[in-house]
Amino acid sequence: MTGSIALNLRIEVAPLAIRAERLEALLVREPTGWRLPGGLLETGENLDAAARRHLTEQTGLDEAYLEQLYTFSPSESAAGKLAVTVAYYALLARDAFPDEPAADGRGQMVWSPVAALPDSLRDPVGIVTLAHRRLASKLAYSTIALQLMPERFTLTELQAVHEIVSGETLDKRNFRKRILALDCIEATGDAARRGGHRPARLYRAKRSGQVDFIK
Amino acid sequence: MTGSIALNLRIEVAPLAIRAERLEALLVREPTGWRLPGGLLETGENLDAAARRHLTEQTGLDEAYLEQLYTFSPSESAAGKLAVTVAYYALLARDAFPDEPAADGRGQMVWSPVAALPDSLRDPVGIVTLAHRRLASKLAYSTIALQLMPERFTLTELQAVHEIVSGETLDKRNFRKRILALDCIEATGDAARRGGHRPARLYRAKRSGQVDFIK
DNA sequence: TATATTAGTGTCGATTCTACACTATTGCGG
DNA sequence: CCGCAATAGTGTAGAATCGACACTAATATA
Repeated sequence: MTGSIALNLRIEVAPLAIRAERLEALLVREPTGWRLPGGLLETGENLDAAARRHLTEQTGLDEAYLEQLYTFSPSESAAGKLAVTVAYYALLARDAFPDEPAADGRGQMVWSPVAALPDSLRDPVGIVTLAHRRLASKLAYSTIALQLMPERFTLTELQAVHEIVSGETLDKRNFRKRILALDCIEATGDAARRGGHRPARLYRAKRSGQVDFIK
Repeated sequence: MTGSIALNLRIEVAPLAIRAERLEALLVREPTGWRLPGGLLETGENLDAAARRHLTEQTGLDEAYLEQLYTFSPSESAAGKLAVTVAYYALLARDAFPDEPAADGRGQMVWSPVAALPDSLRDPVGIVTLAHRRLASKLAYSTIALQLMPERFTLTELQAVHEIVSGETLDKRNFRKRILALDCIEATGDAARRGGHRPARLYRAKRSGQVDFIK
């Protein structure tokens, strides 16, 4: 009933964030190109913890929302060895990562738009694409978009995140009605004065860090 | 970046079916009680194939709808070894399994209502409970319930399956309107005459074996 | 032939969704 | 300081969908 075999159990994490009006993934350099952060499971470590550890060690990012995506076992496993990959995705709030990834002792990193990944990661059934799809579908029935927002944000910014992830433009009034009815955000009281126009009211998540299901 | 470690990678499958107006799971005997069908991954084998193989070998059931559920790594892993379990669930059509599991050379088996599992499997975050939840939520946005139906079935039977899985009673007319509007089933032309009452029209899935997403 | 039992069918009000346009407030430049 | 450019913020009405609800139809059996 029990036993053990030579196994290559990798964990890979697709770290996603909104940058420059696009959904982007953070990649780390490997000798032959770019890859997602990840690595092996350590003895006694649990999968969620390992995903978080690899993400933090390789990118310096902490404070991400992490969720398991799927477990892959490509048929082309190395001879005599099993290759199994447990995939996660991480959502980074806009104020949880620097504008440009600083390679402070760590390997080189790059943000890549998910719509234009390097060849090695461009795959219609790959982790990043799957993560994007999962995220887009969760927009409809959860408050997951808040995980991509900074601590304080405007409704226009939140709408932009929804539009970027879903790829569809939304009506401003309908969006506001719908979001406010969810009772998941609250006005902070002050406003963002950015640019030569009327300031926008700033909101914050009511239950920050928590993803609620809707309806 | 690559390597391998002593690892206990199990696959477990929760085989689910509607029996006696309940959702039940098929369990196999182990020395200390009951467990879900499952076992280890073989070299060169892919996870889906392994799940199907263990299910077939241990229960004799083929022709199930299989879907990966989640990958678990309990913190209480045996000392020095990692315990990782990839969980699947299997949906058995009503005509794809015998009324009582025949232990033809195989170990003993039992169908257990998911609401009354043996202690060893009763777990609010366990595989069977999770599979039940996944199935119930998929009722709302897919045609997955058809995987639990025999080849030909009545609308009343299909409604009963929805009610059993979701735990909610449904309005007969609204249910029929909704299902027929999905264009996922078609009348076979003949009727089921069972008992002293008006016979029911028999339907079949239009795209049998395939689970469509709704809307 | 009467009875019991399940199959099968439509409407209406309530709710939700969707499309749609103008006023408000600021910064900046002339 | 005044006008302009730019974004914020707000309500309504028609369409579509949802949900409640009750009777007739067809068969087996006694």
